[in-house]
Amino acid sequence: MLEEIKTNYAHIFEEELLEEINEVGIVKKVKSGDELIRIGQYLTAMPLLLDGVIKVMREDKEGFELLLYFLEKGETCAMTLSCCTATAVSEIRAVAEIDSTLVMIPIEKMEAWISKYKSWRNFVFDSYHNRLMEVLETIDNIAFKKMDQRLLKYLHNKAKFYENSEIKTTHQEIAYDLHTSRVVVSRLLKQLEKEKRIALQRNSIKLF
Amino acid sequence: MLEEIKTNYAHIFEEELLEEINEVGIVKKVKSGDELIRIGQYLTAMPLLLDGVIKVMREDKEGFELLLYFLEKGETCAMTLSCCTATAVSEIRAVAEIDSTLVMIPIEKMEAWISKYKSWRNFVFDSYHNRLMEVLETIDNIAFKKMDQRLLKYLHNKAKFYENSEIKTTHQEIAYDLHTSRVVVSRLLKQLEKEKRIALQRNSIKLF
DNA sequence: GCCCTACAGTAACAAAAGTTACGAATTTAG
DNA sequence: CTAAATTCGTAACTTTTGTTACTGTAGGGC
Repeated sequence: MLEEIKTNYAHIFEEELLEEINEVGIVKKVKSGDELIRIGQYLTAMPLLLDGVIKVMREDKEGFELLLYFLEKGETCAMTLSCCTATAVSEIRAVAEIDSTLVMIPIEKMEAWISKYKSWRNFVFDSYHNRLMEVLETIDNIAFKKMDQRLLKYLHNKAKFYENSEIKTTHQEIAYDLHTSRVVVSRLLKQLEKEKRIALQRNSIKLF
Repeated sequence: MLEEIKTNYAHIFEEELLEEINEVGIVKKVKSGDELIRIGQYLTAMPLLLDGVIKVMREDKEGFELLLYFLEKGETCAMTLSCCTATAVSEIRAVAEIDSTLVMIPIEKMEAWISKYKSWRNFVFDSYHNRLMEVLETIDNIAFKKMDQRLLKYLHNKAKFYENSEIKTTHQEIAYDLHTSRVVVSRLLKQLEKEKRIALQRNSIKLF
């Protein structure tokens, strides 16, 4: 069996289910920036994240983006789950934030396991719960907070994936994620720097 | 058996499940404005809406509100579901928009039925899906749209619950739901009236 | 070296939204 | 009927966010 399946899921799934995952799951390795799910796409498999980080976002017709949340190892995308069971098209876009490894589970299995394994059922419901909570937090951010607070929160959130809280990104990238303009991001970052909360370098932001 | 359970749920649940709902469910009648769920509350039962409309909203620490969506008859609150299964406290507030009737299902039953009835399982998953989609639409609105568009959409959404597309409400109420100020709502409504899209009267707005 | 591109800083301005203040109209309570 | 409260309109102003435009600078490829 794949070592990565065990280390990430052995504490929640029973041996038999782990075996099944190992059997039917198709391991997929993606590079940073690879697109995993497009909006409007029909989904036939559900991803379990073994390693890496996946960025999940919303897009409107004009192509504007908004970051919804990041998926980390041991998690799955409840949006995908939701679209699978309802045989609806995907409403989100998923892109690998860093190099990542996934196991793809065919829908039929996913549904069969819900009756068969209590641990799987719990996992599925927990995923729904966690994702709903994340989406609610996203709503809180855009509805109740101003751009400077959203920006700072975004940076702290993102810092977890980098060494030394040193985020490798560009102002334009941040602007896309928060759905604002590059100039606004630069302006607010400069302000945060003045307040000694961050340090700016080219292509990198250091958090204090 | 209660006639209302049958008319709303007979097409999706089998006879046996309907009987069980009738047996264990506690019917609850609420008046317009009654609070059904508070933020931070532990939930021990899940509501099936038989009649009426329930307003589901988010609140931040300072007491600011934001409308998430309306529940109509034949629907359930996936947020509550989610909090039930995860034994977490509620993250939302629910208030009766108009006089409504609900059946409260104890959590134990809700979980048992997931293994027992395929139709129930589908209902639960569909509810999750629908709620996720609604929340995504809410995100679209606040992230991608300006206040005037949000306002118009809100009015059209709300008009469904009223005769003649004549909405009985105050500007202040709208402001709470959209998390903005009364003055902004008045200003934009006046503008919409000039554009002949609505007509304003005291305590009421008529849509064209 | 040089050219090109991506990235960041900044100014000046525009638009959207939020705030304060006040008055008028209407409804409600006593 | 009168006083108080609610609702709405509007003006004047501030803050926040978005837009356009132009600069300099760093780094890669030749």
